[in-house]
Amino acid sequence: MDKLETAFKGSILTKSRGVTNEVPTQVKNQDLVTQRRGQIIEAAVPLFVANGFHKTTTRQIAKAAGFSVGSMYEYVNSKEDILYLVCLSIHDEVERGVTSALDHAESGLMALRQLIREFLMVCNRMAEQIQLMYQVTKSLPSQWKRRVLENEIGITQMIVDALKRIATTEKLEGISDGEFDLLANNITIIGHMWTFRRWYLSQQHSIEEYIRFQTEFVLAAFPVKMKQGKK
Amino acid sequence: MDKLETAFKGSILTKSRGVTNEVPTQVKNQDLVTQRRGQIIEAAVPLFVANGFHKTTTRQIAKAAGFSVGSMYEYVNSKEDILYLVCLSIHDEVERGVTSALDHAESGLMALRQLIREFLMVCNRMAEQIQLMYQVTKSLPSQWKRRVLENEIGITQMIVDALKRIATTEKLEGISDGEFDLLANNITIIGHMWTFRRWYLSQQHSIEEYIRFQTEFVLAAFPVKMKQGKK
DNA sequence: AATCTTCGACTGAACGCTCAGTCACTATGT
DNA sequence: ACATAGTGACTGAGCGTTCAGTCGAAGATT
Repeated sequence: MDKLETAFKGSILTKSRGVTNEVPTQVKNQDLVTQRRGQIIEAAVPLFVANGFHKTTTRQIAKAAGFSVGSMYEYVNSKEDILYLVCLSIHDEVERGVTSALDHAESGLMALRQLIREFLMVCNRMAEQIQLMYQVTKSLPSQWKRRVLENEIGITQMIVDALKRIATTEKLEGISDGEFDLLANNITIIGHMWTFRRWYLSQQHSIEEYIRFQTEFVLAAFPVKMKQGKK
Repeated sequence: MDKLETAFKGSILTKSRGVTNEVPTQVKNQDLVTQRRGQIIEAAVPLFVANGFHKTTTRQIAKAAGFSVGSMYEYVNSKEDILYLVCLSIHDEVERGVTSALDHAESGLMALRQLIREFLMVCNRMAEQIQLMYQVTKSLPSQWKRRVLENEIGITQMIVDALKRIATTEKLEGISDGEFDLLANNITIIGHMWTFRRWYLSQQHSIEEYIRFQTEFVLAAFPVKMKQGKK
């Protein structure tokens, strides 16, 4: 019989946390695959964060996940599979954070402020994982590398859409698609910068100060760009 | 962190060309050490860029450098030593680029435009190496990791100094040290972003468009009329 | 000049070890 | 009885690192 646990976890975990037809498995029971892959990911992330992908051994992961090497390889075909699952999972969590940030959207420029704040808070919370993604992407098999990079762009695209929505409600015209795109990219990497340089930046600035400064920084450019019209 | 230290950088500069007392060697002849380490670095960089640090073998490096493994280990105590030398070398090249950019400085806001342009051009030229640094820093022994991270901040500090100089010649007051710092950090990572996302960004924007947009973006935050210099 | 000695850069086969991945076997549940 | 899930000792390739030995050049000795 299905354990309660299995059903419970299975409902929480999205496809990226476990079942992907891209990553085939020996085990038939899909719920079990989902659950075990969830365990693998949960075990692997902190190990990768602490020791990096290459210095982490499959045994460490298996042990931390609570089963044997052999068993782990029933759910995964290679160590790189694990890396890919981890990347999907991190992306997923970031995306969820951004989505929920966009959900409390107010309107107008206040929404922009809020967007920036919440995005930076997500980055602050996920700092280690975001750094991991930067270090690790190159080690992925190339078809998956591509997908992970595109996922990354996907998040920026969510910001683009939000910006466009804000611009229309604010009746701001004359911003080209390209400008929206670059603006969203800037916001994204302002978040990522905090994850890379927090060790240094936080000596002088709290996350709150950082948010305040960067909000003004972005807002200074936002209306200005439109009044200027085309470059 | 001091301006003194920035001026002092010259000594590190020569060290990173090969000879560092931090990295001891078996070989007596210092000139030879410098030369051979240069060869090692030149051989290692493209390999690291193409395959990553962990997937590159010491044999590959030795072969590409033109001598045997054993000989290489006369000039270096471990594979991580090589990584450290590579990091110093890359930092050095970036710093040289930035320095020369600051040398043709004009004055006023035009100088700021030029600073941004030249820095972004340096990033564009050094894209692969900059990416490598991001991926690799974590793999360094911790005392060297620290030093490499501080070097990175050092470059941002050069931009801070330049900004301050510009602000004083422009009689711009009321900008706090913290704001200069964050502004310089933003410029830095705007450059780094191009290295990470060039594969995507360059589909829509040439480097020139990117520079133009980012220049306006940064200048918008510099609280005065900069519109006259629009190029 | 001819021979011997010392020196130090250079070599690459060999060593010891790690670790991803396998497989013959056991346990469990239906 | 059968299918499915789980185990962990085992394998072998690949790695960083070492070290006994080579070689040519530069003194030193005859």
